[in-house]
Amino acid sequence: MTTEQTESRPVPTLEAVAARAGVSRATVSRVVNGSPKVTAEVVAAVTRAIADLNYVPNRAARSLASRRTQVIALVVPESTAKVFADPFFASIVQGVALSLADTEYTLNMVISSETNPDKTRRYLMGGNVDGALVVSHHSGDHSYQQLGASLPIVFGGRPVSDAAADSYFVDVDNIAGSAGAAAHLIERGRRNLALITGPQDMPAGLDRYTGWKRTLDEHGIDATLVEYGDFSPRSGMEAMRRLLARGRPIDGLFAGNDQMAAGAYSVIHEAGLSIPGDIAVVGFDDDTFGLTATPPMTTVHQPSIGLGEAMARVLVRRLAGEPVERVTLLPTELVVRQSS
Amino acid sequence: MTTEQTESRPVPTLEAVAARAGVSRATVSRVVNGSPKVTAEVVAAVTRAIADLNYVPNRAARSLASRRTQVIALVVPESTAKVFADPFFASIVQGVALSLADTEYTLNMVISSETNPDKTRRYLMGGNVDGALVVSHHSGDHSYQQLGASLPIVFGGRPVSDAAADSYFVDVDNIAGSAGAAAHLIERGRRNLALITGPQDMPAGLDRYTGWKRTLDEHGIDATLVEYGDFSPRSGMEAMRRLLARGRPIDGLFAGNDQMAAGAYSVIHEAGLSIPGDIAVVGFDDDTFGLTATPPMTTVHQPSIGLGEAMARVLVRRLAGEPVERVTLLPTELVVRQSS
DNA sequence: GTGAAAGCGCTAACAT
DNA sequence: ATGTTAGCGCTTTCAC
Repeated sequence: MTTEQTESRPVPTLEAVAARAGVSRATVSRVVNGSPKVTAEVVAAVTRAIADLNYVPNRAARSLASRRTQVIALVVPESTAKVFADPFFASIVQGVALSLADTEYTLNMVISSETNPDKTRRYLMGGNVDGALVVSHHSGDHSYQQLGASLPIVFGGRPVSDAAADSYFVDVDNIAGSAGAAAHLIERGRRNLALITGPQDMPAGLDRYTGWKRTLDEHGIDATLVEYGDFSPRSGMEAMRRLLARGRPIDGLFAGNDQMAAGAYSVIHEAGLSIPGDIAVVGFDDDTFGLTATPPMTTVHQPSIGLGEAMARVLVRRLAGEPVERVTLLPTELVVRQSS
Repeated sequence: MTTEQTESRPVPTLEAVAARAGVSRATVSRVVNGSPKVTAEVVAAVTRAIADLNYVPNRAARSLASRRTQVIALVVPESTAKVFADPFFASIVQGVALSLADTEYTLNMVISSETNPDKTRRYLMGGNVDGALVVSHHSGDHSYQQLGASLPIVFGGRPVSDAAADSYFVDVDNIAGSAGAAAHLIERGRRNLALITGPQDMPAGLDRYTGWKRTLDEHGIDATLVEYGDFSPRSGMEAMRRLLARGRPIDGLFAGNDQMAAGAYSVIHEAGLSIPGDIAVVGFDDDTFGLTATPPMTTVHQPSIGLGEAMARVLVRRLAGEPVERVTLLPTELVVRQSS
């Protein structure tokens, strides 16, 4: 029943370093924290002592005394965690983690259960973290919005409502991205264009529809061949079936993400149609679904790792007191492969 | 330059709760920690005070006083982080996070850079975490092995060398899984079997080869049609090309993971061969690559989320001082779809 | 530039 | 069953 005792080499304290270096604890603290007003000699002595003793500062003590935790929370709604398989999300985590690895901050992954959101809220508000990163996947759920008043928060994905205009967020420029996809299909000579878009209560779904619609309108092309999915491959299959069932000619398809496009692929193939011969297909995300599809998918690349990196960067700068823009929009890029 | 000041409602301390409830701080501490020896009335009073004040314990102070951090580190080698796109790994993180969400432990994601592994080592040894979870993807890199002597660690994936026999680890039963895949192809009447396996310096690659070889030998089937990949789709493509180039008949293929199998798919199709008509294909992992492939892939399902959960569970139990088996092998399951 | 001293908010003996 | 009393290891005024 006893907790494992595994301490081999006792962890030295700042006091031990001070003794060894022949200075006070205050001085060691200054050296550790890179204070400028310490003699070079003393710095050297302390540094040596630290190395000799293999000293590592105790975070808890440091945090307690300085009232800073050096911890950044990455909040992931449980529902998002459940679809963690989405490469887009995994990349964000990766970007955040890599970006934070270069800082003094530690990354705390928090799964906020939908059934008990207060647990997370309390944790965040309990002075346990210096700031938080909130990702809600393709949704713009800013239910943690209110916390923004008492804790620096940076959101991944723009908020659904504009009421949240005072929040900080990083997002991909979805409108420009889908507009580019539409323009590409048009350039390819396709005129009977169909769209499988995501839920219209999610910014990503909404914005990608907007960019598409806008571009088709500009070219005087009909934009009513639209079906909705939920970003999953299965929903893409179903949407494609509905699209074909309408009986109208289709020679170009844009899907709100690669997963849905991949789903559409199988239905198109089942129907005996070819890609891009009969239907040119463009996806969005540039994830592994598009890359491994047959034929390789033309898609709108979004910097998902960059998104995570940007979120972390923005938060760290906020925490450093530097001025930061509230909105950071990352550019997309059309990756032309063989499906269009 | 000043750090953001965002405190709205000052965070109450234990002392404030004690005052409000009319008891000592020690009693409040007991209630907070669920000590059994406190009168029901007092518990009620303190609980009320806590609710009224919206009190949240300060982790740093608690940790400093109790010498426990309530933090578990999830260590991810940078190289693994870079291939975060691998759904297998993302699932492990998910499993760990979900599993830990039900405990008092906090999850700390640590990216250990290969260039500066000491930073991670120091962090782990600095008394900043109560235990660590180390995943090295399909590799059995136990370079943190030594730390196991001074910090409770649970590894994901079995160690490469048996020298690490005293470490705790959780793994998938790769041998049984690949043996099942081989048996399945044989049952399907296939006799000209080929294998695309992973690197033989990684346990996952090694064990999956072992199970395959063993089964083929038992059936007196030639097991020399083997090529190696690195678990990436691209390497699967290349391996498949080499396999076909040998000019020997192939009617059954087993790949070390779905990603390589997906790569093989495209080469098989390019060659004008059909799946499973000409070549029956079985993958391993049961990730989205296999699910979205055309035709849907028969594959060996491995409980990747379960792996993460098991790792967390084993560590938490170790930390609780409960006896735990050093080796936890999770069963796999053959998922028969349309590629075989 | 450096040291002394006073906590940061909590837990854990020890008393009672 | 509850209160008293020391710290946990560090930062941070404030003197010197």
